Amino acid sequence: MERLSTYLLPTEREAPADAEALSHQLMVRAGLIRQLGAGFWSWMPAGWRVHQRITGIIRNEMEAIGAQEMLMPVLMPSEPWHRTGRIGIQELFKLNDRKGTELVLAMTHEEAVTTHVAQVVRSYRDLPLILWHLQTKERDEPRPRAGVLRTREFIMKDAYSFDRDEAGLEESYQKNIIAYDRIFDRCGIEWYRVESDVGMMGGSGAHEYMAPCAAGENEVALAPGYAANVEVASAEAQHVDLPSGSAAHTEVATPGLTTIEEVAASLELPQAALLKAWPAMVDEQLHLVLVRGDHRVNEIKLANALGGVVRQAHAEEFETIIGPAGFLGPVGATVPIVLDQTIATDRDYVVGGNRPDLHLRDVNPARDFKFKVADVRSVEAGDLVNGVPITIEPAIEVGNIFKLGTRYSEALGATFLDETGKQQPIIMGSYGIGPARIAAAAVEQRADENGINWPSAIAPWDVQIVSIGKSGSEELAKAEEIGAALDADGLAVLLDDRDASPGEKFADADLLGVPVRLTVGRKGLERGVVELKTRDGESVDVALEDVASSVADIRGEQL
RNA sequence: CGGGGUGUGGCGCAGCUUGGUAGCGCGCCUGCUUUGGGAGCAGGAGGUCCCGGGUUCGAAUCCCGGCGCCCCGACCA
Repeated sequence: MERLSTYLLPTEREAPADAEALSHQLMVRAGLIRQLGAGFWSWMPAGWRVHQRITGIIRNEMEAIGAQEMLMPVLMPSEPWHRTGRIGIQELFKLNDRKGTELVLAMTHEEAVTTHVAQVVRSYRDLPLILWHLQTKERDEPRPRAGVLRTREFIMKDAYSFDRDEAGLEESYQKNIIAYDRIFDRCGIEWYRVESDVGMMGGSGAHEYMAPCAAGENEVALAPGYAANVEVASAEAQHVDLPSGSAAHTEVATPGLTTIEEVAASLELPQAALLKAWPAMVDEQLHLVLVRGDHRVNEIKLANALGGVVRQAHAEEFETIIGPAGFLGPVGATVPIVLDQTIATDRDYVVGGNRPDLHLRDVNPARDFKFKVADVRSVEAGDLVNGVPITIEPAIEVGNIFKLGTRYSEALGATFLDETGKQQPIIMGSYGIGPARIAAAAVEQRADENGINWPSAIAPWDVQIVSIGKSGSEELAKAEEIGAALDADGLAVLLDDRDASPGEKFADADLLGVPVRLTVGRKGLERGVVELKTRDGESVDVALEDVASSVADIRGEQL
């Protein structure tokens, strides 16, 4: 049992003026975290209790799937990072020791764990393996933000699977899905497992675990039975009626009209009747990407569709080859054209004329230019999946799982001998969870105007006892007695034994968000009762002899 | 990396325009009173006004340079 009179819980009435996100404000106000610099946060004693409970759940579930916990250093030689090519990552902290040897601060531990596996795994008999640890990660983030949501140093649970073939990887992947689903359920947050981008890692599949909330940095497209990061989401576009059957396209003067909005307004057409031309460099090769006027190009989907590195082309790279910015179009363009699959190739559209102040109307893709079709647009709220409109919500990424393949094992020589004596690269997967983000997500999702409302499993304490009465009073003695009894029952108990006013104690209790509150005061004791209140419910009087069983009942409902 | 903002006791802020030796609320300490939703009275402690340079008799305030922090966007293996 902890006593607030001697516990370091620095609560504040007002949030730091520059704190924007709700979780940032409340976690600071409740005395859980304190800032040391941009992206550097300390966990105060009560906050660390939350973190510890989250990592306890993680450990429990990782053990349940047979994963083996270990510990690898943060500071490590740079050599394996050169071998995997990740030494060039901007976010990687690099430094030199006194001899001038280059070292790095690990941002994840693929290089470290794969180096070990390369040394000690020789045979197919040594596989499969799932290794994991809880360790600090260092990342030179360009913009840390929102308290512990995006920091330059944080603790991550990272696991790595090692298998002999794709079927083994699939099995390891499924095991981790089982563990992850249970971890996020037990932590009491709302979450989705969504399809995500495999990106430059080139793996064969990836999912992210997303906790929806206002402070989220990611966007998730949702429909019944469907959840995907908007980076990769695919959906049926909202229908628009478009003309067809023109004999040929015609020129239309559009002086000074360089945006879709301006051209559509001027011609009194919906934006969807225009084609937006987006000049792209794909592996430094100029392309022209066309999406419907009311849509946006999705660079990640474009890169995935074309299999190259994508960036928007600069004006000087396309102006002499295609036409002036604001009037780009496909007709007469001599570069490869990518047509978003939403565009009806047999309909007539308005496009840029590739000359200043000129657009073309009644342009029919099938008739007027050559193209390749691909799904390269970002989905919009209201698009359809299985006939149902999608919504798009902000969310925090609290975990990710990734089929890595052989990228690291090949670079670092992690191989095994199969039954025929043939050397094969190990097939890897990686699996991450940010405990701090789980805590922040729980705050974001469940807080009310009075403060935090922790899910039972990750609350800093199970029960907070508020004693109305100063030191030496009968009320405090009784509160101590009740606290000791609950403590003996295995509950984590916080006793507010401070010589403060009742109002202040209640306000601090609401702010801290412990799920069950017991109030021990003279009024109640005269009737032989204490008040039991859940953080988000009404209070009830409980006879002194029934306190333990009542608390147990409520915790049974909460868990 | 672009854009915007901000830096004054622990927290929130005023003072800066028009230079004159720093103030308010909360918190903190002591005493007395008070105890079921952020108590009252009295007394008190605590500030290199982010840093460096300049102007001036005199700088929190004006000028120059730097740094920190926050927000939006880009980025986020």
